[in-house]
Amino acid sequence: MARSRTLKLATFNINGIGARLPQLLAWLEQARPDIVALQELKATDAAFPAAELEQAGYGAIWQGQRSWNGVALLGRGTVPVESRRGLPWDRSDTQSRYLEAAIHGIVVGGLYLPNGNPQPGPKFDYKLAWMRRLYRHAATLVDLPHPVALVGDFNVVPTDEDIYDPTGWRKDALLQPEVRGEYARLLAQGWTDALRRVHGDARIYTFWDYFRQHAERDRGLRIDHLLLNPVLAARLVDAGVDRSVRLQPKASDHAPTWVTLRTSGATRRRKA
DNA sequence: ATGTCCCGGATGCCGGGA
Repeated sequence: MARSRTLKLATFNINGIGARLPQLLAWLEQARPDIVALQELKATDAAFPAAELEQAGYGAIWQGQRSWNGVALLGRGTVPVESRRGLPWDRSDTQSRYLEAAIHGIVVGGLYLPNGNPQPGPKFDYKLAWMRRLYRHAATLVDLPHPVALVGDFNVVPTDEDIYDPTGWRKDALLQPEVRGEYARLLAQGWTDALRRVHGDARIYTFWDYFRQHAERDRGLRIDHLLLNPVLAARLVDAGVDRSVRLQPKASDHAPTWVTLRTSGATRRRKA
């Protein structure tokens, strides 16, 4: 029996799963990802469309919240095996922003990092505190002998090469040096930023705001990231952004962002 | 400051968040 050579792992900030379920289902059918992390569900647990996703062939776990935030993990033909709900070290944090599970043999941490605007202010402080908690938790994952991915909307523009024009965004929380420093510190644990690894210095964006036809003009930001631990990075084949999804009617302001990974145990492809 | 879109309250728009 033929087996697929690769797994596709995607992250997608859906910006309201209630308003965009048809678009989500259409993308799942077309792109056929094996693993999906969703952010900004903007739906309560009860409103999560588990039945529709199951009908589409996906098992799911989710952590909803009224109006804001909310994350989910999907597995094609399987139900994710949950390993963590929320980051450790702050029981007072009730925002639904982190969900972790084993899916198709990969430990996937799906995250929706706080936006942090306006800065300075309490929201920015919360963002930095959240990043430091993520750093501590990621340190327990990076060197595991298992494949691990941290994926989601990081709300971090890592460098000025990751935005169409940084000048108008200089005071934005997504570009602040402290935030970039925390992201760099995280990568330095040993994580591979998959989009950058595959595309080098090429301009590549994952988010285009709703203003001034920025999507059509490709004036975007790269803020959705897929970080792979060394075990998983060794299996990286390709990475990309499904930008056409962003150009459709009633689109989310983010596009699905994905990697393909050699199946565990698969032999390295050789040139004919 | 602006631009646009989603969500929820108790709307026939507004505030909050992004």
